[in-house]
Amino acid sequence: MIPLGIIEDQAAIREALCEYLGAQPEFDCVLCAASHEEFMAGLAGLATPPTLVLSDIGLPGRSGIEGLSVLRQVLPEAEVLMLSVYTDAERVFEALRAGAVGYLEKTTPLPLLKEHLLQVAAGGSPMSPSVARHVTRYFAPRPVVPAADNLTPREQEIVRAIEDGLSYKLIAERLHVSLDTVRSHIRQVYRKLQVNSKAEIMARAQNRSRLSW
Amino acid sequence: MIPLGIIEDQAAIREALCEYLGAQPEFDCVLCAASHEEFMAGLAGLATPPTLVLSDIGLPGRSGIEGLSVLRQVLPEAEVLMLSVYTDAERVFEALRAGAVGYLEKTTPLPLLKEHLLQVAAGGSPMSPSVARHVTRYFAPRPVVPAADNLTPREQEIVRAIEDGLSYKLIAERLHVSLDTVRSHIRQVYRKLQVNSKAEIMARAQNRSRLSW
DNA sequence: CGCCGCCTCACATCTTTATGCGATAGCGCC
DNA sequence: GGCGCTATCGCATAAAGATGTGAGGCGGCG
Repeated sequence: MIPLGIIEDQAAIREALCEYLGAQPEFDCVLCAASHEEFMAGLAGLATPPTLVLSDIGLPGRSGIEGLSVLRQVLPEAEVLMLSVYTDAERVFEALRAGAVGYLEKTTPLPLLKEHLLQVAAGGSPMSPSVARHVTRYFAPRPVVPAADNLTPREQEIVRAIEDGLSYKLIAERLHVSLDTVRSHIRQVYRKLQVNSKAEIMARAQNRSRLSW
Repeated sequence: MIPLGIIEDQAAIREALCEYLGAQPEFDCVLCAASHEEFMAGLAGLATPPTLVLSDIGLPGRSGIEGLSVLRQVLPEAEVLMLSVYTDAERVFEALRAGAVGYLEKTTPLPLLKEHLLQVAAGGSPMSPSVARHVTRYFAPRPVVPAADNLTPREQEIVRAIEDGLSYKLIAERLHVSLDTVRSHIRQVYRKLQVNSKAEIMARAQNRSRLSW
């Protein structure tokens, strides 16, 4: 029986979740809270802390995402599934970066939600399709970003790989080309961007991200 | 009615897919091929090219992933859903980078597969939970215990300098110490942070800033 | 005092990056 | 068809970075 925690501010929804999931033989609903603060406080008195947490995102006080970071330090072994009415890319990525293992729309019917929770316990990462779309777009080759300096598509891929911290060898593997080809592209990129080391490229990314993200 | 393409080498499976999906009122199965080469060839004679493609990954000849890149150049507006028995991270990410909008296990039952295809058409990105787990791990903050920086003050200065994109030589100048001293500190930092290149340090900084800024 | 952590420096060696000079092939364009 | 741009790959050299081994000085602490 999986010890389950629930964080949801709307009483009606919280109780519905708690009641339905708690009634399932697979789950033991050990802690239901209306906010992260309440949840953290409640953790103290528990014999068996939850290993699976279902959390809303739009919460009063500490948001679900901020709370998630904190929660993962206190309960590193717990897996957190986010639930939200919002499916904008911003929130999805923030949740994933904060360590959520899944992200579902709030409209998910209860029996399906139960299925998803079980999938999490089984090592899965359920995501609503519309949420997952943000993710696929993130990985997809940039659909001709016009603003990006005057780098060719290939050169942009190279830059992204550098920003990911990869070595030439790994970049070559990722792009399925030879080491010399990678060198060649990088030389070109350095000329265009007026830099002369991977480090400068990465420092650039650093500054950009502070401005835009 | 959505024009659908299918690429699958195993005849039995291909026919099952073709038959089942073709019989659905939502789809018009316009092209079924056993390989990407065959598929590309077949495209030429079509009045309405598919806008939705279901493709296997383990194909003879050009693999599903290589083929995907090519396909997306010929049919940029088509969305491709990958189907595979393999769910290793390597393949999943390659598929996503090549532009797949979704990735399903081959064991997905036909009616569910149909649902997933409709979700793609509706702008979703269905992923099997075990596939999605790779994705969430990709975004998640470095493994739960990334050695809580027990860096000495001097080591932290070194890290900051690295994050600024400086070379060893410049770091040595900034801190008024010898090159070898810088090396020495960096070696120590690498041990403590479990990394082994400047690039990884910088990628770390990158992730941190996304969370906090 | 002796041990330990921190900072410093040195030398050696191997790998990775940076950079120059080519070369071939495909594609769009006039 | 020639021209420019892109992408690919090769070779070579020099600089920078990664990694091992070792070692002296300094300050705190049991």
